[in-house]
Amino acid sequence: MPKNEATPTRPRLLLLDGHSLAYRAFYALKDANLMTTDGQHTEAVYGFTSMLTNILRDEAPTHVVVCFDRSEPTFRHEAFANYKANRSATPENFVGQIQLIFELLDALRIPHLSLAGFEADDLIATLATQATEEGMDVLIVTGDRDALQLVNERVTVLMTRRGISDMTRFTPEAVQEKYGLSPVQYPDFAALRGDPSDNLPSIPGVGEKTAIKWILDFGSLDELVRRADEVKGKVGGMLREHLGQVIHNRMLTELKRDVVLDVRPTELTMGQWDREKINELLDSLQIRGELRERLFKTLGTAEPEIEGAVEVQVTSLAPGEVAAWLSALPEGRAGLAFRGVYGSGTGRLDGIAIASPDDSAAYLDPTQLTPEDEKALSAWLADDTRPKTVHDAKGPLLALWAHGLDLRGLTCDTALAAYLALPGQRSFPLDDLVLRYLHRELKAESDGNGQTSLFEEDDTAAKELGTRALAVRDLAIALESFLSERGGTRLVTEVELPLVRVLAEVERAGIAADRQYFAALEAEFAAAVKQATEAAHDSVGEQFNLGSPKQLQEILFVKLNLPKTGKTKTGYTTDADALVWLAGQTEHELPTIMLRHRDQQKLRTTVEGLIKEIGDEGRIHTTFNQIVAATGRLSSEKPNLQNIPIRTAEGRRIRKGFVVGAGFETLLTADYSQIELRIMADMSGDASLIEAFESGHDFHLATAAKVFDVAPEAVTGEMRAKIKAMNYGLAYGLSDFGLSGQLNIPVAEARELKNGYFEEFGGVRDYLEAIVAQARKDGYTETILGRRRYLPDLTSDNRQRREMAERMALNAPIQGSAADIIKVAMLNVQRAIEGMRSRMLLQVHDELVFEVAPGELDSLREVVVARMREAYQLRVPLDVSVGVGTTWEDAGH
DNA sequence: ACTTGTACGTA
DNA sequence: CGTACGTACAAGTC
Repeated sequence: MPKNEATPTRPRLLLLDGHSLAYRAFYALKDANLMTTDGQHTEAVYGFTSMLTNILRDEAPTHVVVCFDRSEPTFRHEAFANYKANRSATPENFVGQIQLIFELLDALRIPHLSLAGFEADDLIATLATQATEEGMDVLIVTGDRDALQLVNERVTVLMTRRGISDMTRFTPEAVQEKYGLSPVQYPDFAALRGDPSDNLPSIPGVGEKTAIKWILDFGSLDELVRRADEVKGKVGGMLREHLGQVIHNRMLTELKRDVVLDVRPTELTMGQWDREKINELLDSLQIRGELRERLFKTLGTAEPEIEGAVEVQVTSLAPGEVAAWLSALPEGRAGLAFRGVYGSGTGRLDGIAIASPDDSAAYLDPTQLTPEDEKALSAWLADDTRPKTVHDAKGPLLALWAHGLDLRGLTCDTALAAYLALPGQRSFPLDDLVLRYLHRELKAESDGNGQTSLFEEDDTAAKELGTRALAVRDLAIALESFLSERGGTRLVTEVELPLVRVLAEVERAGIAADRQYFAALEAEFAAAVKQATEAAHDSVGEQFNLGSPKQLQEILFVKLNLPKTGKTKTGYTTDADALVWLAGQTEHELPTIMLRHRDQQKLRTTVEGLIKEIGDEGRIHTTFNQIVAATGRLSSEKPNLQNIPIRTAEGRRIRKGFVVGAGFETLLTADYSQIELRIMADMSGDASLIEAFESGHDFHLATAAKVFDVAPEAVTGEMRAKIKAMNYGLAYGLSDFGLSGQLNIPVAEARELKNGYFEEFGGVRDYLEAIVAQARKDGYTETILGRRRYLPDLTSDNRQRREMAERMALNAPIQGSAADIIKVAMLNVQRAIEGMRSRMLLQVHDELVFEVAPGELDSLREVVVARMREAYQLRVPLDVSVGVGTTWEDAGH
């Protein structure tokens, strides 16, 4: 059942007075004495939530904000010393509940607002005024009658009355009916009557009746003041005596409509609410049952109709109709949506929707095409001059290729654009983005009756995909303008977008794997695991699951009563460091056996996982994820080929199973040496560090020579190791504590080392400090290509969170710039090897792996090294080292 | 069938 | 109390 009637409504802004409603809720529920088992009272937050839920449900606003008072004095206090002086102190049980309401609103992604020097009323008055000018309707919810002055044709006030559900709706007519006055006259009336709650004095003998009569008789307070001597009787005398007071009152009741705010009413949209956070919060407040259900039900239905959903016309194209439809397609960018499965370097499609620039959309089944259709579709998709936009195009591109089609002219990928706009987010579902940027709902309306005919099913699929295609088309525009405001346009159009095709080609190629070799290797590791397992069981005289940290803890610390290691959340750690330490502490052989078991088990499962991923043609096709890593790196999954062991000899044996494929000559790896440190040298401009890079010596050795002030020849292995740890630790925000742990030296010595290092490379320290300071100021860090990472926690009150954010701020520009550089290098290399048969197979953050076609080794090596070195101009040269061999291990260096 | 915690591989 | 990832497994939850 379509619930979104085509009611073309204006946007509706809901303005809530947070304190007013919270107090109302608190007093209404005071007798209920709501609190959690640990004594936190919840009357206000419960009642507020309930009121908010009902209002959202009943009013279905498109925009919403909750305004709060501040504790700082306002301009009214300055104008009137006694303003609100008789307000009693905040009730004890109310304390802390406003903070809880803030947390709730954050989880609901409902904006809230307060400003020092102003009351919530003034913010509301300002926003209501601005919103009306923007053509919005406004609904104000408050318990403060001063808000009645804001009522007009576009602005309605919901005034709380009794309890938490009883409210009066004030339109201009309702104000007139209740008070006999127009909203504009209301503050005049309020000034005359006085207001005990605001400590506005009244005139003795003058109550509501007289006040209204005077306003009606004279038309306005101004007029009354001017002709005060016309008022007869005793009250007339009182009026004249209190004229100054009344005028003062009038100044205070006037709400300020021109507060300078840093948001505009149109920006006050509800974000995607966070179900997990809400549940967590309600759990902690021990609020469950009816209210929780009502809240989620309201959220579930309230978010859809943020904007009247457009009725989409999707034409299902029958075989034979495609060519004609495409030829009639107007110029301009089309949105595309695909249905199918993608992965492992290939894919399959069973539905394509194309949204035309003119709001129509068509759906077609790519497996049901006439030869003419096929030809037209193929030509249109591959036409570089027909601009297109897709959400997350890499998968569809692989599927299109598998169908013998291509896709050109991609001018926007909305998933990529969203990734650059919100780099901290880990996934970018189209429906979430559409809601966030277009305020439109994408979810398929389920019709409840499970029975659908085949025809209807088809129809639904067409409509759904067509709707997505249209959404993608519109979302692209919204995201592009969002990004251009933030300087992200070049990064997306010149790097990320063209990289999609490169990654698709890399994934499609895959890397050849030696199945027999892997099988034998796995058997070997498995045998070692078995051996270690038996040794462990014998050693303790008991069977236990070696894979269970919990059971191992029991054995180590209870049964064997070995010394305790560091704590984890749930007990004592049994990680490798701890086992090594234990092995040194005791005579018992178990820790050593466990280490061997862990080691071999890890290798075994790694190999096992790889075998599972070998395709029929003997190659492994990973999937590179371009939109998950917050720093801009790629990630690799199914399988992850970016974490294949290399550090140990046994681990490296796995690399021998990655081999050159049939028809190719060898593998070639090319990697950047110390790219992150070079970026640090460049960004910091530290002369000494730059010099170390230019010295021609091994970098860690050169820096060690400088720190310890000895000749490069005199640097010992220990000195180099210490400085190497420093060098690498720097970009991670390594602490003295961390460094001491890393090098197994006392904290004091680590501090010494660090100080010594910075004595030599002071520019690095200044740079790292400056990054954090700048990020705190801007709210984000930036890489050399302008890739941002937002770090709101830099100003957190929570030390742990703040320091975490500081380390992220330190690392993000460095790691991210390295990611930028290798992405540029990949694009340039790919362009340069277009005419060759050799191909790119993998990216491992600072390394590229290629499969070399016969006779192309020398030219490929030259091209790869040159393009990688030239990818970006730093103050120090980018150094690229190359290795060649028939396996990944042999090609390493 | 799902999430959480622990552990561990890479850059 | 070192950044960025993905995966496996156990154990707890639904």
